[in-house]
Amino acid sequence: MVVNMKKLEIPDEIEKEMRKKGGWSSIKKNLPLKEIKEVEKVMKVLSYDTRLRIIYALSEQRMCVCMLMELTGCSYSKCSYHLSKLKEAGLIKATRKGNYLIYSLTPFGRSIVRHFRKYKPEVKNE
Amino acid sequence: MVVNMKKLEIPDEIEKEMRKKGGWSSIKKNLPLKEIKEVEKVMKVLSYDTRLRIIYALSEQRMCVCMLMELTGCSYSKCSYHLSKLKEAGLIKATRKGNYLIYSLTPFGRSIVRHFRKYKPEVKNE
DNA sequence: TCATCATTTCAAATTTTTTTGAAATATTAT
DNA sequence: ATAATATTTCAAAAAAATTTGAAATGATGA
Repeated sequence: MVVNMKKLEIPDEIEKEMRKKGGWSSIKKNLPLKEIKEVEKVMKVLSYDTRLRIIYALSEQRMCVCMLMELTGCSYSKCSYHLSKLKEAGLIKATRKGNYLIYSLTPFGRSIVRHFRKYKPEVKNE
Repeated sequence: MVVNMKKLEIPDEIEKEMRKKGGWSSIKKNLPLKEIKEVEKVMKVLSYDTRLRIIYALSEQRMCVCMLMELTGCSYSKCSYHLSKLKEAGLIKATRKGNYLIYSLTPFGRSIVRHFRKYKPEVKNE
């Protein structure tokens, strides 16, 4: 087969910069693919408005689904869908209280929210 | 119209908890919607494998597109698409060097990557 | 000027994610 | 039991994001 094999032409200037770092192959090898996969999973869940509202809200106060519905403006099933995503990711958990399911952050969720909220993008422009 | 107006039934136990915090209305009012929108934007961009690889790589070394292609296993146009997303979000920038476009992190990008890499989910389970 | 190289852009095809609404569950109250 | 409430689940529809490949762009070198 061997189609598409045109090999990498790295510009000199960059080639040179990389030498100090062990060269291209070393840089390639050091990409933390596993960490990236993990980060991706959490980020995916946290990259949606409704779900962010939910965890921000839960970081203040545990709540039943009907409260989250009102807070997010979602229907039950929609809310439920997003809650399931957050739960899958280990960010929230539910406990039953009579007829209600009360959602709250897990310690993992709590640590993530704390971490992300701390971040303030002061440096936004160049 | 006034359809669907069944109003919130908050379970007593939770109602009580909330009193100390100014009650439901106060909790609702304090959801930082603007912050959430901002966070969402950045998260969306960082919630994709290829793009995470790119910024992790760029945090080590500035690179031209052909290097990123090789690193991510993407075609030019695919790479380009993801680069444009990262650029839009203000995370990376490009400078031309002859025939090459050399991409690197912006200060904003750098601060975000640093921040996110620091995070290690030790508390993952319950 | 013409060809080549590195890259972007565009529109169509594909894939992934979210929304919707109806039906299913589980718990409590009657 | 039966009905009511709070919620989930499911499958189909809709929307959003990604992939693909071909054509465009812009710099360089012959």
